[in-house]
Amino acid sequence: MTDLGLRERKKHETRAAIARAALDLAVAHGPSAVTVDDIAAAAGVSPRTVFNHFGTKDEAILGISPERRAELLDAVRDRPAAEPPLRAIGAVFTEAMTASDDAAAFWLRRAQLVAAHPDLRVAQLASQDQLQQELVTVVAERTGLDPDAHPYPELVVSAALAAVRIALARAAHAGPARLRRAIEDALAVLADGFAPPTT
Amino acid sequence: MTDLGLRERKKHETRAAIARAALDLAVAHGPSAVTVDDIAAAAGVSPRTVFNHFGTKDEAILGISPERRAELLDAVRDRPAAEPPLRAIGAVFTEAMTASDDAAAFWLRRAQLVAAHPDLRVAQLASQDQLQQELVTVVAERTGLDPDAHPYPELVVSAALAAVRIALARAAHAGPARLRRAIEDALAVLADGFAPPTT
DNA sequence: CTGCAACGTTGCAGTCACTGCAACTTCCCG
DNA sequence: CGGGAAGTTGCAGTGACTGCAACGTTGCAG
Repeated sequence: MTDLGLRERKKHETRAAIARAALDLAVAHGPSAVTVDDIAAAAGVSPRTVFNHFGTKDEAILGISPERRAELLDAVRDRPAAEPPLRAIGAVFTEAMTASDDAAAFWLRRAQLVAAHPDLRVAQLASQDQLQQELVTVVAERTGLDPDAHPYPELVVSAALAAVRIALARAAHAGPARLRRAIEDALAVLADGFAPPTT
Repeated sequence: MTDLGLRERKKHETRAAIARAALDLAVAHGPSAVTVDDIAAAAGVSPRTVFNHFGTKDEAILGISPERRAELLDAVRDRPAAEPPLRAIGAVFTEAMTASDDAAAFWLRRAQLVAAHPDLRVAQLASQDQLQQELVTVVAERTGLDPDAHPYPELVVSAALAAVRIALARAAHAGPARLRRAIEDALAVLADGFAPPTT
């Protein structure tokens, strides 16, 4: 895409190599059994370099790349202005996670890893929170609301991402085929004002 | 209350002393400037003992005591069975946080600390998550829904606690007088199905 | 009252995540 | 081609957290 020189490209490659090594090793041996030195060695890089790209070992395992995050943000920005925020965010994530088998696998693999290793739950929330704070500014733009003065932007983003996370956790058990349906079901609960479902 | 012997009482006192020291020191010097040894010394206890009561330094600073958590859980359980979960949780937290000046101060002090030190944001989410998982089982009981099969329980708890957290953050700026109103406003957004507010 | 078992506290040694700093190398740009 | 910017690396250090083996108290049963 936008190739900004050899330097940038190598940096991205390094980051990607670390992230891939971290996730693979965590899946293989469990996150707590993997050291930063292991990750660095598997990525062919110095341990110090891992922390030049990630603030935390867990972030190296679960973190979402800035590119992927920027794509999601732009996609939300590009939704029709008349569309309410919940619907806009829901559409973007439903689309992004079911666009291809690779995309679905990317998200489901992380969800399965977190489900298998509850120690990662906090790291998952941290990762979600990072995306959340960025999305809040987008929703603030779209709605013209000041996030410090009105709870709406942070609240709608927080709930929408929680819905996606919970749907992913369910699909991690039930299989990829259920992913789209799981996300839509969860978002429907939000749109209904949390009316208790009548089974 | 339920005095289960001298041993239990001393254990609770130890835990309380550590928590108080941790919070006080964090407020005074900033969380990152406080070591576990500092906390232990201020609490008159061995550093090792801190980790017998708390899994993490941040948990010692922000953690909610099991008693307080149990009270909240029981309060939700005791709400009328016909009341929908969102309303039940909302009522309990609104009540608990505005019941007394002490209660409001307890929650607002933590919110202010987190606002002043973003490093604590993740720890706050971790603390919330712990309460969340316990509340999910309560909502599961109330609704008769299996949390693994249906997203509703986890979703409604997640959204409700997010509303409370966001309202606390706003009240941390605006002052304790706004607390009740802030919580009610945030919960109203949820009940309205995230209809975009028309200013 | 007395021993015995359960439990909380402590010290110790060790591992490992994470940081600041100072080279060193490589790429970019004038 | 020269100089500055940026990424990588090694090193030394701090501090969170853990397992383990005493140790002293408390609770309980005989």
